[in-house]
Amino acid sequence: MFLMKNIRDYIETITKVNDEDWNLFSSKLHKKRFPKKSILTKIGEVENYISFIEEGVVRLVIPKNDEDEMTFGFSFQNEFISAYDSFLTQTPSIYQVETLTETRLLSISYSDLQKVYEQTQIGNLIGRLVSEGLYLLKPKRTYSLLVDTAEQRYLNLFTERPNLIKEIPLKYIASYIGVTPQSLSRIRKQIT
Amino acid sequence: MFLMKNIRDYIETITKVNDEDWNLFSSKLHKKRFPKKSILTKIGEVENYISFIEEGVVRLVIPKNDEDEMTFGFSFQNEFISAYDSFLTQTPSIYQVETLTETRLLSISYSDLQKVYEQTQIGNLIGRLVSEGLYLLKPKRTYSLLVDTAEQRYLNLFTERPNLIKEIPLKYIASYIGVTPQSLSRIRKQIT
DNA sequence: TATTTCTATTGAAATTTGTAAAACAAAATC
DNA sequence: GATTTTGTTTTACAAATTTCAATAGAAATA
Repeated sequence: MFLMKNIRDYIETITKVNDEDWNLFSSKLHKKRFPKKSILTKIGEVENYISFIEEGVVRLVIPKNDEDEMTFGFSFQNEFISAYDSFLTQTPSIYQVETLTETRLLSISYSDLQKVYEQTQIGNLIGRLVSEGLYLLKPKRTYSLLVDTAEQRYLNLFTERPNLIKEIPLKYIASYIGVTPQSLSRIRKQIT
Repeated sequence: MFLMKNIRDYIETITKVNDEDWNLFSSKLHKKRFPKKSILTKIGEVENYISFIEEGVVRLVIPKNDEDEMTFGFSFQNEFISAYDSFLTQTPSIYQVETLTETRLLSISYSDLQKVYEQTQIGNLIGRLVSEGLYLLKPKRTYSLLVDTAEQRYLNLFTERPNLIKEIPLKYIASYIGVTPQSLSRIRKQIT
């Protein structure tokens, strides 16, 4: 159970969990391992899992025009990942979830999570706090897309995740920032 | 208590609430009324309320350059409104909450809401579901800012809220869409 | 290793969007 | 109702970004 340490730490930054509740929750977690470029959830599929990233980088991909795609979001080590809208509503996902690097996950299924909500003292509390935590990530992105220039968005990402630029292709970063790879190349040139 | 009907209906679309829990919750709700252009929460203030909009249109405003501002979001009748990040974290808000039309709210304070979480059976369940509901509103906006053109965003808003264009100044819609009023004017011209 | 595929960069032209200034329309205020 | 303020549209021009095309480099694969 050593690998469970991170996720318990993560949850216990939010609230204390007694051992009985923890045992029920952790018995529902499944360890999974994926090579890079694995598709975790396809467009049109209903998301069945919410997963804690033990290691790796995951991206959310959304189609644009027939040929193009956009990077809707990234998730990193010690964060939760899911096509969360699809998971919550149990309706088909409008984006794809895929790994960019080799990835280790701890996953819980929708039905198992409902059991945790029903059968533990703190299920709904944790559910609320995780949902609130995921909520808090969103406005920053919207804000940045509205008020920052592409250059500022690149610098923000570079500051927050200095390693990311080395780990994954720049074209994904370009589509996350909301510009073409050519534009990002020019932005990078101007910075140095 | 007639005015409480909408909000109970809203919450009961999510989950059944017994009368005892409902009485505790609704006893914490305060009716408020604001004329248009009222500031509900200032930048730098800690948000103390989450409110259900009985009637009206509210916008979230974020400063851009010294002079400019952007419309970060709108909220409408029968939706919850708050500087929700500030409310959750109890840290200063980075945006302002203001009414665009005359507005009627049912508000609950942070400390009262914590009591509801602690003292009712379904407090955390409702908290989770409301938070999830607010979460679900966010990705659509991010998606739209990434993959849609300004024209498509205008048409989307026009489809979803046909009355909004009549109720509030176009300049706010322009800044919500992410363009200048002049650009929106060109877009509107091209459509007709 | 050689070959193929994917990724990053650069240049020039075309398009989109923003800026600034002005005129006009609508709404609010006296 | 007249005046003032606020909001909308239009124009010409500037700036930023995309598109298209070509090339070089890096990574993956046989």
